[in-house]
Amino acid sequence: MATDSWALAVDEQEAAAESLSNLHLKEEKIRPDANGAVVKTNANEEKTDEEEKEDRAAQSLLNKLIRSNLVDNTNQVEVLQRDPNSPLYSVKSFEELRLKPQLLQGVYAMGFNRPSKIQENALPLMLAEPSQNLIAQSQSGTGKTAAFVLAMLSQVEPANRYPQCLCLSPTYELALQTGKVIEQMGKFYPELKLAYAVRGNKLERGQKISEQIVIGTPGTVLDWCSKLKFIDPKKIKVFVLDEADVMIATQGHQDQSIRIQRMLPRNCQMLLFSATFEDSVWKFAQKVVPDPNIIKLKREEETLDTIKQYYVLCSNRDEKFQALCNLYGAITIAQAMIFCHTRKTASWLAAELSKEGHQVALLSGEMMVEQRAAVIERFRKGKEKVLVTTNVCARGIDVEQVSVVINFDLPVDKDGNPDNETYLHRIGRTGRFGKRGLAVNMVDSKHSMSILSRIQEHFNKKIERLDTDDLDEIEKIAN
DNA sequence: AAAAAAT
Repeated sequence: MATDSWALAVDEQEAAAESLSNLHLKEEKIRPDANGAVVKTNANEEKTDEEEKEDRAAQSLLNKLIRSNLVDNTNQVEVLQRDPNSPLYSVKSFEELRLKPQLLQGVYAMGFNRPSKIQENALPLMLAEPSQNLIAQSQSGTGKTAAFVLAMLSQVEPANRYPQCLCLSPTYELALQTGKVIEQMGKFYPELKLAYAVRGNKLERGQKISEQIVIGTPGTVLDWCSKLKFIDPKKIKVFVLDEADVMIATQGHQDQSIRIQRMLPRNCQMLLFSATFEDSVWKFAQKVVPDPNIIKLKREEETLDTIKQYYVLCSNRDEKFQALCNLYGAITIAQAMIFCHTRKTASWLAAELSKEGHQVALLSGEMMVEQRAAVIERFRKGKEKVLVTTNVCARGIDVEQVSVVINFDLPVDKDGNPDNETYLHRIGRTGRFGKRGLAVNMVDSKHSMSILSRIQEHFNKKIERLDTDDLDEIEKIAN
């Protein structure tokens, strides 16, 4: 599909998407050989250096976005079927799914050879006829995004020029990231288009959306479905909630998500995906999703094993800042994310670090969407090594080179209690794909020390003290 | 407290 036919939020994405789509301007034939390995052949073998360079650039951007081809047989999968009498069904290859050829082509073009563990189990359930609902929990980096994107693409009828699949993301940045995966995997459908229902993407009044798939954030999607009537919700066949626990938690986007859900037809397929589901949210999920199939992939301990966790003891915010400055040299060996509790602290911290001569980027919800898109793009490309941010980037954002996460403020909920889910999501920005990661928690009071202890108890994992005056130790950790 | 909104 042509890049310019997509409804994109801002020019920044257009440029990025264009560099991705250049990858496949040439006709490509993809087929598995006798051993199941994928063989790619270009119809036109001749490529200029310039094209090769573009290919490599696009591929590396892609690799940063998508790494779900992880096959890890140590994972324990728990499957609970809606109909316990139907046979338990899982696939070991994408061929077994009988996907449309254009879709299979898209899957292989992304470099996926075999389904990941979650995909093996979730795909047959999601593709079964008549359609069934699914609640799936599995760790970041295990292929959730590709799984539900595949489910949407296999149900869509490109000939019908109206939205049929709807996907909700909790933040603007995540919607863009997931959108790129949809574009990539669906690129061999010539007629297929994707619309971004995100802040700042304004359309003319009174028109209807012709794009077959819509990805967006809850506020805009709700407007498009109800007040503005850009989308006819009654025609939606597949409804996906990414990071589903925040989307339906009282403290998250519950109101809007549920209002959208109520507009959908009774037989609409509902797919809920997240890495974490806190108990009460899990119960609520099963209440709002009729007759759900359930898949859980246990991997929590493993993730925490690949991430070294430390804390730095300080007595106030300025000491935290000093400690952070001591760490700066070590954390910039690769890329780092620094999380603050409020937008105000984040912008203060970014400014202070800049004054000290450290280059940092700032990303928070108070910035304009164009600016946010530009910053996340620079961070993805590695042009920015350190990102100071809020919980807006706690979930889903996938940048491969991030090896350090710093909690300048520990994650707490509105009552000031430890927010274990957010903690796991934040430190999960590093140590992805089985890589080693480092998490440093800044403690500045008795109160925050007690929050850290409770987080430590919850995960039953020792968080060791780190002395930032001891540079040898810092060097040791960073390497 | 953050995020999400064409209010």
